[in-house]
Amino acid sequence: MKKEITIYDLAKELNYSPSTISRALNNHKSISPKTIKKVKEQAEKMGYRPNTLAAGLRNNKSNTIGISISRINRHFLSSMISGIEETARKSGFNVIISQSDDKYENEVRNLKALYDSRISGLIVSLSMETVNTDHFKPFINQGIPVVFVDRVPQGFNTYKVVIDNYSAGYNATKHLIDKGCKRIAHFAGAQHRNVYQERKKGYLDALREHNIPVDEQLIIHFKTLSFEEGEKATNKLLKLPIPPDGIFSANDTAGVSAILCAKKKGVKIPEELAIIGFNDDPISSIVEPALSTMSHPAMKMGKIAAKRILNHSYKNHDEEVSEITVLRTEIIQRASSDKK
Amino acid sequence: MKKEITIYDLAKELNYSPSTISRALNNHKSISPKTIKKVKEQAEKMGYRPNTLAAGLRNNKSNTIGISISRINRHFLSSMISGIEETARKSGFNVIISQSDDKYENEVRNLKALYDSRISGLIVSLSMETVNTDHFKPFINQGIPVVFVDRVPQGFNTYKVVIDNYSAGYNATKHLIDKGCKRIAHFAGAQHRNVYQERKKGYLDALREHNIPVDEQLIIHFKTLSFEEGEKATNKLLKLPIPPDGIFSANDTAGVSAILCAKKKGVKIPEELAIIGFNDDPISSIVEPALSTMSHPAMKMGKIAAKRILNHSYKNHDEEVSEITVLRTEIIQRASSDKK
DNA sequence: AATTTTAACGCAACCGATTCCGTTAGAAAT
DNA sequence: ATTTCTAACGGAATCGGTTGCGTTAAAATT
Repeated sequence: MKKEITIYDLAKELNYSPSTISRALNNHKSISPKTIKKVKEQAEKMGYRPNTLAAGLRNNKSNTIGISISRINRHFLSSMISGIEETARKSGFNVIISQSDDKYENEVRNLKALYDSRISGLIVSLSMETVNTDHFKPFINQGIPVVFVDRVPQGFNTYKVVIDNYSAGYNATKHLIDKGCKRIAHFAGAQHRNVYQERKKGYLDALREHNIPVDEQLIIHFKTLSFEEGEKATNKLLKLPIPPDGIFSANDTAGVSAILCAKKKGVKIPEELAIIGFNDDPISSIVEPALSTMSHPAMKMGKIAAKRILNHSYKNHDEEVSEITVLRTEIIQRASSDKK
Repeated sequence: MKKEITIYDLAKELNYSPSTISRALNNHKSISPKTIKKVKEQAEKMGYRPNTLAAGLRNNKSNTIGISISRINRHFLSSMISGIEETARKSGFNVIISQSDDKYENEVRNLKALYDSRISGLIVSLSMETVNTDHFKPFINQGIPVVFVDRVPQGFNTYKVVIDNYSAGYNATKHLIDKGCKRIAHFAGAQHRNVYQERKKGYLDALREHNIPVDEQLIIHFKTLSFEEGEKATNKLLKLPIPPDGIFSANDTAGVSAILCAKKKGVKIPEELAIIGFNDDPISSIVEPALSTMSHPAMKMGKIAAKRILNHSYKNHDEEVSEITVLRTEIIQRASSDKK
């Protein structure tokens, strides 16, 4: 338990005042280059390490980015975090994470804890349950930048980083139509979550524009888009008098389960049933036949989100900022929709 | 930007001293229950939130657990983090993460940053490259608990949470032997990493104990156990004059690539080639035939690691502690090894 | 030469909670 | 009635940087 070196120790050693040491370490312009060099060398020599807590207390911020997501161990989210962490660390920011497990009340609790930790910025992908967004207001009121990623609320004046879910849904459906599908089912997610709502809208419009009647029987509303739900839905669809010849699933997990389930029943994929998913999860390239899907630039979204925070902290602006970044997605065609 | 409420504001409001407020909020024994109640109610009423930075500065610790891992977007690691975060948050601890990308120098840099952040404890799974472990000494010297998980160093006197890799390797290999395999190959990981070294040892001993000659040609040393490496290795093995009839891969990624690669070449799995992997990654249950594997209690390991830190901080002990927790793993048999 | 400017640095008050020492009033003990 | 004890609380220093406001001496300007 050796004692820590502080700027006071450096000051005493070099016959400077603590203020000068502090400024020198921060490359303040009113300190001569010679002095800065001397101070930094001495700091290195004595093994000084800055006390971020003290600085944070004084400045009332912590150079820390808080993250609130549903679960870390989902490929999309862990990739996003990976992107956040990478760019944050380059600027000397720490990243602290919290999981809501898709529960609203957990999200509220976690945000409170993050708020208490004086995070410099917040990156959020909403829990599945969240409808009310009052718990974000304290951050806004304090001028702490909030970036919503992927699952964003409606009408909240902050940064947002998203993909064009509508177009993606439209294109995924159109892809199946182009492949000759006439009866296309949709695995829809919770409709109060923008991403699933928009994907569904894209699906519906694609059908309409190609003069394919919308059959409500073919639209299955999921709660969590899990594997188990996917199996049930697939079974239900296959039992229909006229089963579908295509499925657009709002995520890959359910899409993969559809492939496995249909195969088990002897349904030929893609000939009798073409399937396309969403997210480009690792499992989608492993399943057989491989699942066509929509790319989802998770890591890139994380990097952009982090940059918004860093930029905001750097510029130290007070005005409310509303900036929406929309990223491109592409169809990744694999065997599950490769017919004709 | 409304002003923050501090304990001084509460003190003024209630005609107490800040000391009393502080003690009341922390349930100090020398404060009467009535006062505690009054203080807490007023705190709630005025929207007081504790300033963790100030407390951290005073106590020289942050109630934060630091994590150093290779990459977040790997299923095993994100599950582990998930476990850490869950138990840490229950005790009011934050979790900050850093990724080394399996590079030694990144690990060193990240640890320095974590050290500067005054983390209360550190949880580490070593990077693939790390051999020298001097960068952990500052933590030990400062009495900051360090918990190594999964990829642990040798001979470091701290907490460790691991599985019995030797037995797991032994059992995986024995499983193939029991299934009738006579020529079993091994996809081995970097041998300076305990986990891979021990799995290989288990493999070797299993062969010896069952009087199967060890053929060095069948032991492929990987650098990162990636999909691409797996393909190469599989191709190499299949070109052998007498190809193997079993593969024990030290991870699932390489194991899955072996399945796909062998299938492409018309090799029948498991009849002609039985395969078992390691980790129980999601892809292993999706691939066809599904990959047998060894379970790896990632989330549980994370929870235990976090508990070690919490316990340590709580008890505030000074003596060095060395405590090794070894968790059980089990064979998960799937189609890739289900012959006879 | 007198005045203004500027570069380089010091002083001291913060930031908000914690904690070592008290202090005080009332209860308990003698 | 006097002393001892204890419960309940207050004072003030402390943690380590940061920063607005000086100050000083040298350089630049007139």
